[in-house]
Amino acid sequence: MRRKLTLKQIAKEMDVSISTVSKALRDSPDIGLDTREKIQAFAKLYNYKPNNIALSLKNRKTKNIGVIIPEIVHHFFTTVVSGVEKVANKRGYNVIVCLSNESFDREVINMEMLASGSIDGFIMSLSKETQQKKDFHHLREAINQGMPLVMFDRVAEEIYCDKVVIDDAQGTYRAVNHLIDTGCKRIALITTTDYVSVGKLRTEGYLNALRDAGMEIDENLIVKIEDTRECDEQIEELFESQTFDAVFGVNEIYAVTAMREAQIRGFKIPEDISVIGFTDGILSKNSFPRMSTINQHGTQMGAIAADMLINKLESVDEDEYYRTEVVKSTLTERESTKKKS
Amino acid sequence: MRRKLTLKQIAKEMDVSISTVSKALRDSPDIGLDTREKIQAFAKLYNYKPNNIALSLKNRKTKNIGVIIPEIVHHFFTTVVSGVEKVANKRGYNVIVCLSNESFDREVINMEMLASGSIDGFIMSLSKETQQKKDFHHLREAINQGMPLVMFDRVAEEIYCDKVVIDDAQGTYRAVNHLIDTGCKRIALITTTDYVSVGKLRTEGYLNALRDAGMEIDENLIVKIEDTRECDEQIEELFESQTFDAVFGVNEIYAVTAMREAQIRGFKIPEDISVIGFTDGILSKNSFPRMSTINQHGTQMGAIAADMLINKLESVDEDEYYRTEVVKSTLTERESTKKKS
DNA sequence: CTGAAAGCGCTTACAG
DNA sequence: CTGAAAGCGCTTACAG
Repeated sequence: MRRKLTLKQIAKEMDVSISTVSKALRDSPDIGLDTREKIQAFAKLYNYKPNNIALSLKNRKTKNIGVIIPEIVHHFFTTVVSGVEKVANKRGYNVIVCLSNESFDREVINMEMLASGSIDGFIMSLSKETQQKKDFHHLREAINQGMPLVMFDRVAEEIYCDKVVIDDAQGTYRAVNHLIDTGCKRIALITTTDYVSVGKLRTEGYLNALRDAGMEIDENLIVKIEDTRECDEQIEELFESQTFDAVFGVNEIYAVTAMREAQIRGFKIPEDISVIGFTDGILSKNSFPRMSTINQHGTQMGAIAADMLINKLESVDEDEYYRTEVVKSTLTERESTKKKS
Repeated sequence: MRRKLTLKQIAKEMDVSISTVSKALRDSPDIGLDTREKIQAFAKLYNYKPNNIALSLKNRKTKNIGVIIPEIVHHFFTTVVSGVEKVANKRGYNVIVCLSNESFDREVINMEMLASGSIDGFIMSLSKETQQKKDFHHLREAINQGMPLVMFDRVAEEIYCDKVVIDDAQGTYRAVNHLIDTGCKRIALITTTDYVSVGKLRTEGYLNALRDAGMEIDENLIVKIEDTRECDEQIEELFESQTFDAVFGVNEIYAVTAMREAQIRGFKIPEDISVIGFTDGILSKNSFPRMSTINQHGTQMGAIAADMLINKLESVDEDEYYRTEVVKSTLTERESTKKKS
């Protein structure tokens, strides 16, 4: 096992000073052409790679960006990470992914860990618990330390920073409208509790769509799920106690679960019951029938977030000007919705 | 924006030397109790956190581990990462995730980037392209530099390092046997091309199961998919040209696609056609009917990989002894298979 | 054209 | 009990 080659070793080997080697490798005109070439050849031969850690310490920047997401086993977040990766890599940055597992404490710990020198800036989406507690001191601290932060999807209004979100309310509005246009009369909503920011917005979109269409709002058709692990029972109960001809699910799992529950009870989709879910992921594409969805464009959100962050990192002037970019969702019609005849 | 606090600043503030501050903060008995307490109080008050980068440079270890996976938008890899995260965090390590996007070049670039000081060791699964090319120089290089490496799932026999795999052939064998026990006579196989190591092993398991049961092997029932994006057409063609009463899919997507194709053609599952998939992910749990699968225990694989790596990192003696841990897959029976009457 | 020195933020063996 | 010095691997302003 040979240790990694350092400038010092090269210097010794070639009998010059460390500074000369350093400059030669950066192709500085300071150094005579022939020494430069000799050193470069040597470095290449022995596959010299500068030590990132030393560079980070010297330059006070790491070229790493930290991403904190609530869960990685969740298709949407995964698409966002892949968008971040793509542009980060292209612009010469590495991505460090940490998971909060929906826990406030883990979120704080991860942020502190990363903030202690490992990264140049954050991209993150809040954990459920953080949204519930409304305790954002760790975000403030990061910002105060001069660490740029961009939030996506689950954001906090209270924090001033760049953000990228989707038109949750409007997207839902359009989807519910699509159901109405298609002839549905009683539209059930399966959503999250209100403290999840996006759940709340989507619920609003649903309510507005019904109101604008002059349809009555039946609270019995709205089920708010606290814990996804219990969504099966709550959805079963909805089917047990109510009748309706359409379901809007605030995420894939809810929508697909509703679809299965309907099929178990012998309903035909979309003839008897139409279904739309928010977030276009693998479940929607691979369900039977394939499910109509609101496409959340996670990769694009990630790409935008990364660009925003890197732009801020590389901008010279320190403007305290924050943007929030809203990505437009789109409706993908597949087989779970159809004009009722 | 206040800059991060450093030892130097504390030293100046408190009118002592940097070394004294350093030692006081590590609670060294070298330093007088009262100075120690005073310094600690000050550090706490101003929320001092040592700079990770400086520590890394000094200690020649980063407490970061690098994970390279082919794709993040893939449930199995995602579960592995979450397993790695869990034990890494518990043992005081951070996780840097990079994606190869199934590309050899990206894999090499990412490895070189990470190997230049950012991490202490690798956990990785090979990209398809790498498996095809059989070019593993970048792995050798990492190992030669003294960078421990543990491979999982898509591993290379040619490389000597710790590995964690699943009993691909045996797991498939058991699953196909389950289909046979259950009364299936003609079992189709949807698999990948042979250069994908796990695909090949699973195909072997299938062949062995049929042979051991004295059943004839019909090449027409075996479809090898090169590119997942084209799996729809190839599976459609299988249904078009052949008759069979069971399908084994080498991954979730293939199995679930087969299931949908069957349902479109009016087959009942499992009455007319039984289906099993390898890898127990969200698709299987949320399909209709819920799909029987071979559970690949990704989280556990990730946890084992992380433990192996960290053990190696923290062991004093440099034994050149490599283990390959094989995780036992388990069959989860759900609704897509049933004893034929 | 080349090199010695200072410094990024930390630790630790060694003097005093 | 406290501090000056050397060093981790690099860069860069400054002498010569």
